[in-house]
Amino acid sequence: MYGRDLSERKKQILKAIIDAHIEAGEPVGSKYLMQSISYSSATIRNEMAELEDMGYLEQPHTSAGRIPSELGYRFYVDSLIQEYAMTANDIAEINNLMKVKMAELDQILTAASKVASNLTNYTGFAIKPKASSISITKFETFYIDTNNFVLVMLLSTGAVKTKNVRLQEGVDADTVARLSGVLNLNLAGHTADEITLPMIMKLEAAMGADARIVNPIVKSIYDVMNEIDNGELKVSGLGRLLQYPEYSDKEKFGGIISAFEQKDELLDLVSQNADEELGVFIGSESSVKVMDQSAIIFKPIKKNGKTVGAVGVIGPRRMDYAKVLATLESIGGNITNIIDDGGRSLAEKNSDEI
Amino acid sequence: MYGRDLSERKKQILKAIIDAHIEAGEPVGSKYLMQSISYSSATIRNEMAELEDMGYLEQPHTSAGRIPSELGYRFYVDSLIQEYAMTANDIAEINNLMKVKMAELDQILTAASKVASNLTNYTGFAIKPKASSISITKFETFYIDTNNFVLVMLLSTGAVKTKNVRLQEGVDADTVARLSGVLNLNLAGHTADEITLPMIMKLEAAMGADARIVNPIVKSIYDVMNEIDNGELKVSGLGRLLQYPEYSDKEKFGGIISAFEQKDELLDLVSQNADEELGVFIGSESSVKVMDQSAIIFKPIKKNGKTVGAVGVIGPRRMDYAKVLATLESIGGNITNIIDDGGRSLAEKNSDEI
DNA sequence: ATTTAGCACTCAAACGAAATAAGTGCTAAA
DNA sequence: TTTAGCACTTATTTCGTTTGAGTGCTAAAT
Repeated sequence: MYGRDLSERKKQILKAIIDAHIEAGEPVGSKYLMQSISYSSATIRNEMAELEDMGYLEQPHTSAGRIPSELGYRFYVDSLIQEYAMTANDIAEINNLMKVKMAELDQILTAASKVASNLTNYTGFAIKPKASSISITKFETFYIDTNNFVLVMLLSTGAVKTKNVRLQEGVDADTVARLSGVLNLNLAGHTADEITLPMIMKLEAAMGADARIVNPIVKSIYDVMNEIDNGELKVSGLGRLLQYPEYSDKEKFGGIISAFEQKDELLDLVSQNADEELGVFIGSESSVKVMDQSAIIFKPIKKNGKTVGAVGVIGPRRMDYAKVLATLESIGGNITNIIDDGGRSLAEKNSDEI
Repeated sequence: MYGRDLSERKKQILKAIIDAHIEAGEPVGSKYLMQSISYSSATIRNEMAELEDMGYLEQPHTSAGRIPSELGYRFYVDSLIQEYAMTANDIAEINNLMKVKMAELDQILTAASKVASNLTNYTGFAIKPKASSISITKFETFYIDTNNFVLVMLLSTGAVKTKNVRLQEGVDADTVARLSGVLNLNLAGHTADEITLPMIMKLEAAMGADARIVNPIVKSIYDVMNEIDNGELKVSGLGRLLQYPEYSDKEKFGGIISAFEQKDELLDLVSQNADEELGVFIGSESSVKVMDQSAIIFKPIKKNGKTVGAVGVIGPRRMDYAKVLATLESIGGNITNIIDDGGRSLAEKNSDEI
């Protein structure tokens, strides 16, 4: 593996270069490094030349200083970071911002993306990943009038989804009520893939004279599952990126914006890495083409051990990794505590409880 | 009123200038205008000087051409536009894009904002305005287990909202079922303002031994109403603005982004003008500070005569008003047809119907 | 064998003068 | 009233020059 071939001094210099570059955003030269490294500029230059040969550094042009390469950042993230000690202030801010009422996962995630953005000063995002094996645990119907009712579905993730159903031929409240029983009996616990034609036939048989309402309902159920499969993406603090010179190029920034608007690539990236403890993608490591000058870091959120979302940050490659990692770690832990069914002690402080 | 004091020739020149400026985004000079105006450049210059005196034109610097002032655009919008004839292509595209399944207003609006952006090539947005007089028409409860139930609320707007309620002390299914009856009896049809302490006492009395669950439920109801009051904003095609040179300035674009992220100002603007047939705000006409170089155009969406949302477009002041107005008019009409209860013929084609 | 001082070299960025070009206002003739 | 013509203004472009940060390499010092 990389990294093992580096002398202590090289590591020290590499770290100093990356720190300085994260701070200032500009190539860093040997002279500047003499502040923190007690060797002459010439010695440092020699080391830098070697680090460049080894692939840890890059030179934008011959008379500029060096900037870390992707490999350099990777090494930095993997081995140079000491667990970032969050300041009391930061912790206070997290607790403060997270106190917002969090009834539903959606809202939690949205809030979390804001917190992440505020604390790190990069762009924050929250994701509900594509998840294809969701089933509906329980059905309930909700009669409105003879032409309308609402289908309420409790998902295996714990979320509740509703769907308005409008009928052209009227039904009565009884039929609607009966429907929920039939649905629970036949469809509860199954994923979309598992719903087969024979099952639908059985539903129709069970509804007897009212069989005609079965078809559109099955369609509604498919819709709900589809919607969930498609994932969701919330972005906060998009504008923050503008403060970093690497995004002053119109093309670059436009690319980022449309990546957020398309959202598929990002969703895929997270979905594919939903089981990692933490996702860190620097430059072209991520599959998102337009992000080759950016870094994406995210922390999956688990509920009872199952990944139900992720909170992350997007910023320039020269991101303050230590800070971001620690922040996401903390936010993620907080959320997991809140939503985990075991997490009563925290959840009790929230509003929807007695 | 402005505009009455303009000779036909002045109008012609003013319109030509605005058209050219919308097209190219640059100041337009007298020489260029000779293409479309059959007078000499000198004559045109004289007219331009007068139009500038009258406030319809501006000059970025003394040796540049003229650009339309806010007043100029305003005049253009109010009186120079002939009803924009949409091309067959455009109409086809609208129909095509709108065919997406539209179960709920939220989804309709999101889709509409995309369509608006695609068709006009500016940034599109959709809004559910702040609306403080919403009441809950009907309550239903949905028992999950002894510690959890879901409160389903049918709003006066026709939307359905759900809220998870978690109880520390268990209740049984009966109590939960009884609760919905009590809520319907006492709270249905009232707005948040109208819910008074005596009413809450009455609820508690009606629940007898289970009075302790009333309080958090009332709180949940407030939450729902609040959420609605706060409005919602969806933005599409944000990146499109980058193609217009007036947004290449970082500050400008950053301002727009944060206006979208704050969203209050925009929501207020729409809410305050929800009853207009069409909102057109050019530059500083809008109350949104950061938009003083932009134009905001939106069309309120009405359901049974009541405004339930709006679809609009944001772009540079030199926006192609004719096209945008026609596009929004058409999209708005379409949506109103779909969601209006009278609009069965269209709605029938949609999925949630038999 | 390392480290360092010194120096020639490179190249992006900053600077500045000059050229360019677009457009104007005004005057005087048509 | 319109237009041709011209002197004038000013942002933008161009291009050569300077500047300065930073390098690589060599030779001396440790």
